[in-house]
Amino acid sequence: MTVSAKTVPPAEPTTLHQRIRADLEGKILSGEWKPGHRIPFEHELMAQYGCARMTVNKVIAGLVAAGLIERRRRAGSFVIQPRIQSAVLEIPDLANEIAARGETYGYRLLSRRLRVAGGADPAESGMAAGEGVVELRCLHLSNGRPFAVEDRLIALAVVPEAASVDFSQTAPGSWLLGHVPWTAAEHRISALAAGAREARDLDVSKGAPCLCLERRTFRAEQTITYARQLFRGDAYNLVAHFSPKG
Amino acid sequence: MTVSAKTVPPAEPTTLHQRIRADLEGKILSGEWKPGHRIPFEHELMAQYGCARMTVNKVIAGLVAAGLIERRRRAGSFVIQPRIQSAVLEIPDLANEIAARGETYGYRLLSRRLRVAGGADPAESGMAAGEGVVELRCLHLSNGRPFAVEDRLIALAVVPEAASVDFSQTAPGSWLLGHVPWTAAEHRISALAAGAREARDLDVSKGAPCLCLERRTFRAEQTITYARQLFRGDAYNLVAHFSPKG
DNA sequence: GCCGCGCTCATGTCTACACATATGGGCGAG
DNA sequence: CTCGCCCATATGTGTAGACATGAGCGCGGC
Repeated sequence: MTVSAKTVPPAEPTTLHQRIRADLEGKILSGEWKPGHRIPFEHELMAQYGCARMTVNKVIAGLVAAGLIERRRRAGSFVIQPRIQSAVLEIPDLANEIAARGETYGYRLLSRRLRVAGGADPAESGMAAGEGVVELRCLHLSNGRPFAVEDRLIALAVVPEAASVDFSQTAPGSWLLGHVPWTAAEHRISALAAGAREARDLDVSKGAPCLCLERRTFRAEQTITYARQLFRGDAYNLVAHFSPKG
Repeated sequence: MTVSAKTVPPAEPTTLHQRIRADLEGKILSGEWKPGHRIPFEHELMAQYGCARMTVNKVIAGLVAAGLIERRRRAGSFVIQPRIQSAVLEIPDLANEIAARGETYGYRLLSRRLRVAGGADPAESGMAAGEGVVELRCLHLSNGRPFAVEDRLIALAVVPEAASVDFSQTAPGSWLLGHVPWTAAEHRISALAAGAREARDLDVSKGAPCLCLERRTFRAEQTITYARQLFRGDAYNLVAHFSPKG
């Protein structure tokens, strides 16, 4: 009997609730509805799904709680700018952090190369051998004194524009934050002793303790960038606030 | 029109919603309702607050979403066991982390004192001078070798049970995670050189780089505990994964 | 004594309605 | 033409009732 095939596609015991929520969430997370987009009014969704307003309201309230949507009376409901605060560490923008401490931020590009990723790169960089990358080495200064040295790789396959950007004025972190949407990130934090070159760059003695922050940033399984930032141990702390609820 | 006087004394711009939620949350976070406690049935709350069941339902649904409550059909709604967090993301449980790396975890209590907080404590500990605390110093071992030394203060005003717990077998972090619900935390991560005592405890040479993790954990404005964990720089990394969505 | 059917009750989901509230924009008065 | 009032509108909140679902428990049959 072929009819049996048609009787039950509801392999999904999903409630109306969950279907609406999944639909909206999908539209937002897939980027179909970009930040700032006004989602349909409650009564439109209510007509579209043939349900009561309360049901739609509950769904949207959930999305607000999840931080995906912002509601403005009379105006409608809008997709919110993705907020990162959820986990341990947001992606820090060094310039902002320094400014927030009342110090003056400085930046200097030490070197910039286009090359292909290869054996010399750490495995954690996530770059496939042979992949085209921009390699940057730069220095972050606070009140004119170096406090961090950064080595960075940017995958050209994911961010081709990076090849034509001059990073002599703009720190790569700030540029990427503003130009490339990301979906996931991974931090690795460790402490190590400054090597000869790092000691020279950071103006500390060789062997001085440094905070090392390695970060990989992803967009949908692809590695966008790998950064290794080495901070003077005596000049920088990472601070993270968080709560289970937000 | 006298009727206007009767409508609402709007001294409180709080909605019924928020009042109920605040009540329940308060009972849970204050510890009045301990983990496992069955909260009143929806129809009881509905009678108690003189509102519709839907209103109570919405509140409880919110608490479920916040991870404070678990609901079981027919049985009722229960205060949930404070979640032992996904280790890397939020508050790490060292024993789990070590086990996840396939190494054997060991723990040793170095000292334990009941005393009052005082001037010698770092200001960041958040403990008020004169407040009763448990002071612990302990060692975390991986494969028999020390990799972290921990100094901890636990506020007896918030966690009186801690006075009678013998921490010689259980690490205070694990015990607290399982027994005390928390609402917020703050991490401060830095790199510093091992001092004489730390070098001895960690079996490294004096001046070796160490990763220092200071953590304050709060329950509703009160500091529950302050911990300072010093890791061997050559043996431990903090890793954090995160994404905008969770 | 043991198994299973069915009752009961608490939660899960949804509807239809009602009134409150804030605000953008239109309209009228000056 | 400009300013200010008012109203339409979209969300915010709450009510009263309905049916669905699933798990505990007792009763009755074997």
